[in-house]
Formats: sequence, structure tokens, C-alpha cells
Amino acid sequence: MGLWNSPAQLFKLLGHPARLAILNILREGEQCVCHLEAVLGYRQAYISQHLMGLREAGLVQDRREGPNVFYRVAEPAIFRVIDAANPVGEPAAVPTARPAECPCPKCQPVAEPMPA
Amino acid sequence: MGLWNSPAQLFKLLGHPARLAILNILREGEQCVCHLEAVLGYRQAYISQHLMGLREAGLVQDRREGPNVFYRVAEPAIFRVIDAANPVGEPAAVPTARPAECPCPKCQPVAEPMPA
DNA sequence: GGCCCATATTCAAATACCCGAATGTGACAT
DNA sequence: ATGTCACATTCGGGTATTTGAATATGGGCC
Repeated sequence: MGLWNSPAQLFKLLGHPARLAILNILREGEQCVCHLEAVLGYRQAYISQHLMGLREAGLVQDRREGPNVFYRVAEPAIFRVIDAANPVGEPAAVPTARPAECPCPKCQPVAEPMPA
Repeated sequence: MGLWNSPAQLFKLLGHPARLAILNILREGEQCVCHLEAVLGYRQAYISQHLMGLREAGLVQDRREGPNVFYRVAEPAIFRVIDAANPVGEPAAVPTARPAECPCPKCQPVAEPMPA
């Protein structure tokens, strides 16, 4: 139930590698922006811009939790669209999450104590 | 086996209403350009431009038969992608073919004789 | 050959998109 | 209130896409 009306509009949104990568990360469930930043290696503002596009189209929803903002896909059916496109080419590059580099409370549940 | 490598590239191709409409017409099988022109109501050059994009990406193939050129989808799997996008919104607007307005030999198999 | 038909291609102007840089906002702590 | 952290938004310039107009090509016919 987003504001996108035509299927072409949806495809145009999916037609950008950064947005597609973001959505693929959100397969694992909701993630904060800093997580996307750590996994994708893009600048924060850059990610935020593409998140704005996805959000305005109603493809993702955001939720604020303290200082962090978590994003999730609003309509999981879009993964069927993405998956349908993958077998025609390569088998869906899901970026390997490196939570060690992500400082969000979800990836670093407890602040690690200073060693000796 | 087209020249498109990334899924995003495919989505970008699908992200235009004219190209999407062309592909939807080609569900019915191969069609000549004049048929697309009659059904869609676009200018001939305009259709030909988008066909060029689809052809260069390897999504459609063309076949010449006399003065007419017939196009068909090269990889029917793309319809699974398009169909996966439709249930999320409206139920796939397949343009109602009006063969009476199409002069191609496929739509007008026999030249109609002049009445009396 | 010349002509007409169906289609392709090129060109150019308008438009849309991408993306870096800078700045704004909102929450929490001191 | 000031600062900082996480994130959002705006602005501007570069680049790609779109699309109308004009032109080219290629086949069939005379």
C-alpha cells in the first residue's frame, strides 16, 4: 500500500544496485542505517538518500529506537520479484554481513570492556 | 544470454511503461512492429527506440518476414518477473488488442474485397 | 533503375536521475 | 544549554534517459 501506482515505477526503484542491495540486506529482518552503512561500505548520506526513495514509494518502513532508526520491508512480496529476476542471471549476491564493523546495538549487544 | 549482467540492469529495462507494455503484448507470441504501433498508439519511431533497448539487452529477438519485422521475447522467464510485480499493485493491465486497426498480415490475413 | 512500404537510426533538446558536499533534525548525555 | 551521535534533507553540478523530429535503410514491386 505505498504511493507507487504502476509496476514500471516499482521496477524503476529496483533498477538501482544500491537500492537493490539495501533490500537484499533487509531480507534478514529490520536493520539500522549504520548496519547498512557498515555492510555496503557506502557513505551514510548516500544510503539515506536511497532509503528516502524506497520509503516514499512505500517499499520500506522505518522505526525509531533511541538514536537509531531501523528499516524493514513493508511488503515482503517484493522479494519474489527480486528472486524471479535472479535465476536469469547470477544467483543473487547477498552481501556478506560483517557485524564486527557495525557499531549498532544489534550487532554489538554489549559494549566490549577495555582489555587490561 | 543477453548483454545485461546485473539484475538492476534488467529492472531498469522493465522500469519504463512503454517497454513494459511492449513485453506484455509479446505474451501473446511474436508480433510485428505495426501491431505494437496499433495497439499501443505510440509513434513508430518511439516504439522502435524502445525495441532497440530491449533488443540490445537481449530480452527480445527480431525476425524479418518480407517487409515486416516480428519481435518475440528471447527469455520467457521475464514474465515471471513481471507477474511477480503485478499482485502487489493492480492486476496487470494487458492492453486490449484491436486488430481491426492493425494492417499487418497477421491481423488482416486476407485483403478485404471492395463491397459491390 | 525508381518508388513505396515498414522499420531503424541519428540528432538534439528537455527532463530525470545520480551523487558529493553541506547542512538540518531529533534523541540522549553532561 | 551545549555537545555529540545517528540519521535526514537540501542543494548543485554532472551525467544518463527520454522523446520528438528528421533522416536512413532494406525489401518488394513495377
